[in-house]
Amino acid sequence: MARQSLGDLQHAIMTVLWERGEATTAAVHEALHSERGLALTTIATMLKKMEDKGVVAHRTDGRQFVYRPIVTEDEVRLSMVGELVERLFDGDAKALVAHLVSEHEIEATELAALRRRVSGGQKRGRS
Amino acid sequence: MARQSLGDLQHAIMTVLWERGEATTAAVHEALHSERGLALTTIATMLKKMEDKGVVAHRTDGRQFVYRPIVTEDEVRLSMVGELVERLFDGDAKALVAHLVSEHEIEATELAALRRRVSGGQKRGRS
DNA sequence: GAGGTAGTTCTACCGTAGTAGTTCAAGAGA
DNA sequence: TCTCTTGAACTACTACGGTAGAACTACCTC
Repeated sequence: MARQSLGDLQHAIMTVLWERGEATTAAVHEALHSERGLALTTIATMLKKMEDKGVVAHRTDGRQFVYRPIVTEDEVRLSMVGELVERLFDGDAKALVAHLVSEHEIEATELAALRRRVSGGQKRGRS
Repeated sequence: MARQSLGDLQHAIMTVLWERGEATTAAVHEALHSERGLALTTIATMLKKMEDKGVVAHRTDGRQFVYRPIVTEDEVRLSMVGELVERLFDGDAKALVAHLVSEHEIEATELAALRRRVSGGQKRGRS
């Protein structure tokens, strides 16, 4: 359960799977082709590595492999953000937010809006 | 100037250098020995790799190398947090904060306190 | 000057992400 | 049946973080 941390390509692949629920190797390749232009074998190899790692699984449909995500986007975020906070901010999430504000990655006024939105109820779904 | 991203050990080493301003290989080794128990050569090798990469520099003091940080903690944070936000939250820092709150890494009430603190003035020093 | 010692450099290895060519297998079609 | 096409598996390579032994170098001391 440990390593939910993903590299850049791995995350891009997961995003495709999260969006679609499941996808064949070819579909993932096609989805990423415009922005990355990688070979199909690269995607296939990566998917296999990711399956070994336990973040995706596949079923066969004829000769094609249909991959589906095993870990959720929230789990990955939780794990990766947690790692970052631990490493860079000594486990203090507030320090991360302070950083975001002081580096103008986020406006102080937006914090208030966010607080209002959050305390308003539901856990925001992905767009 | 690109790669300010650091691995775990690299960050631990930088932390020592940031705290002390500069330090010899042996001093860094000693500082990290209790929590990591790595060989001196490991630290030395890592420092050399980090110098090749441009994040530290050294001067000699007798036969010893005295290393000092080239990049600041803020630069590293900015770069690494930026990468994470880009990758996991599509560049939307607010989404990261929303994540922190919804995963209870931070309390909604703390956001308000943070907002007050930030708009109150200075950019918080490191502890 | 020879030997010990401290400190750096060299070399090498493992693991993982990323990348892709080559090979293999199985179904489709002639 | 034989060949072609297609998709997965195998293999291999680069890069980098992490790890450390071995080799080299320059002092220091007897």
